[in-house]
Amino acid sequence: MPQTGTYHHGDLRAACLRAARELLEEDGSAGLSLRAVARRAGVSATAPYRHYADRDALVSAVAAEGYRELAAHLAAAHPAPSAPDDLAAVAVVYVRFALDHPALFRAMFAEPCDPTSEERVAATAVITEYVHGIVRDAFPGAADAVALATSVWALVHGLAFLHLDGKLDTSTPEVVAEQVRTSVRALFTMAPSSPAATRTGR
Amino acid sequence: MPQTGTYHHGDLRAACLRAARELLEEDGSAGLSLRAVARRAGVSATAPYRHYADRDALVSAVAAEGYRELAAHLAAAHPAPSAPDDLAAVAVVYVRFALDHPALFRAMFAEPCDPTSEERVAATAVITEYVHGIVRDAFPGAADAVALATSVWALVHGLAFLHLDGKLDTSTPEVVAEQVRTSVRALFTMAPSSPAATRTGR
DNA sequence: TGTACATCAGTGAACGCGCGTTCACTGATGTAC
DNA sequence: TGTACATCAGTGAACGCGCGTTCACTGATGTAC
Repeated sequence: MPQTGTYHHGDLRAACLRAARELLEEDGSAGLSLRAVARRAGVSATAPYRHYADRDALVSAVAAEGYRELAAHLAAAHPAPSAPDDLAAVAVVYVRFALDHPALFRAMFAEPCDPTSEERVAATAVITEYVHGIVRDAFPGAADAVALATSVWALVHGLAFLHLDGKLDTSTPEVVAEQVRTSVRALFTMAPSSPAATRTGR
Repeated sequence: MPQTGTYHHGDLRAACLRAARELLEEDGSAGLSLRAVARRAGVSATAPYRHYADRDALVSAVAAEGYRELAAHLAAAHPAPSAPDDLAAVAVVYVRFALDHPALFRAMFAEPCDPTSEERVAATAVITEYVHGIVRDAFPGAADAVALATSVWALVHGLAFLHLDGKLDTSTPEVVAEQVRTSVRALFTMAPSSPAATRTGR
C-alpha cells in the first residue's frame, strides 16, 4: 500500500511534475500545458486528471517543489550564516538558483495563481523564516531585525530578477557571483564619507 | 500629414496601446491577445496588424510605454535626490508604480520577449542611467558607485516584486511606503553593533 | 490456492473555445493635374 | 474648382492549432472469501 501509488504507470504523479519542470525550462510558462505534460509523460491527455484537479493544481505543485528545492540549496550553502560574508554566500546561491531554473523561479514568484494552495503557502513560509533566522544570527544587534531581514531578502530577490531579466551581466557564473557579493557588501559597508554613514544616529 | 495618422479610426495605434494596458490590468498578461485588443478598440480582428507586426511588437510597445511612465514618475518624485531620505522617497514611488500597475510592471520586467526591440532597450537604459545618477549624487564618496547603484536598484526592485507577489503586507499605501522607507534606511544605517559596521575598513 | 469481485489509474473520442495569422477585398482619405 | 487616380487603414471570411475539460469506457491491480 505505497503512499505514492505504483499502479499502471509507476508513478504518474511524479512523472507529471518532472515533465512540467522540463517544459517550463524549455518553453517558459507558456509551454506548460496539461496536454504537453501528458504527452511528455507518455500518457493520454486526460491521465493527469487522476492526480491533479486542474492546470492550476499542477502549477502550484511545481512551484511548491521549487520552494523546497530553493530552501534546500540555501541551507546547504551555509549551515549557520553568522557574518555578512556568509550571508553573501547564501545570496550567491539564491541568485544562482534563479539563473539555473529561470522559468521555475518565475513560476514560484509569479502572481499567486492559487493563493489558497496550502502546499504553496507552507513552502513560502519556510523561505521567509530562513531569511529572518539568518539575519537574527548575523546581526544580533540590529535595531529592527524584521525590517532588516526584509531588506536583505528584497536585495537578493531583486538581484535575482535583474539578472534573470537581462538587466545585469550574466555571462559567467563567476561574474554573477562577484556582482552579488559586491552588491551585498556595498550595502553593508558604506563608504565612510557617504551621507548615510554620517547620519547613523539619526 | 500628421505623424500619428488620423485616418479612419482616428488613432488606432494609440487605441491599441490603451486597450492592451487595460486588458493587462484586468486579466493579466494571459488576457493580452491581439484579438482582444482589437475587440476592445472596436475594430476588426486584423486591423491592429496595420500598426504592429505581430503580438510581440504590441507587447514590446506596451512595455516601452511602461518604462517611460515609470521614469516620469521617478523624476517627478524628486527632481534631484541627494540624501538617503530622498532616495527612499523615490523608492516608494517605484514600488507604488509596481503596485498600481502590476501586470504592466510584470510585462516590463518579464523575460525579454523581444530583446532586440530598440524602443524597449532604449527605455530600459533611461531607468538604469537615472538610478546610477541618483546614487552618484547621493553618495559622492562611495568607493564603487556602480555597484552601489546596482544594489539600490536591486533592493527597490526586489521590494516591488515581493509586494507584488503578496509576500509582504500591502493592505494600505501607507503601510507599503513605510515598509519601503524602513527597508532602505535599514540598509543605509546599520545598527552600530552589527558586524558590518565593525568591518567597514576590511 | 482459486475464484469472484471491487477499485481506480489510464484511455480515447469528443466538445467548444480563442488564438495568431493569411488573404483578397473595400472604401475613405489625400494628391496630381 | 473638379476630376481621376493612388494610397493604405480597416474588413471579414477562413485556415489550422493547441488548449482545458467532459465522459463513458477498459483493463490491470489488489482484496475477500
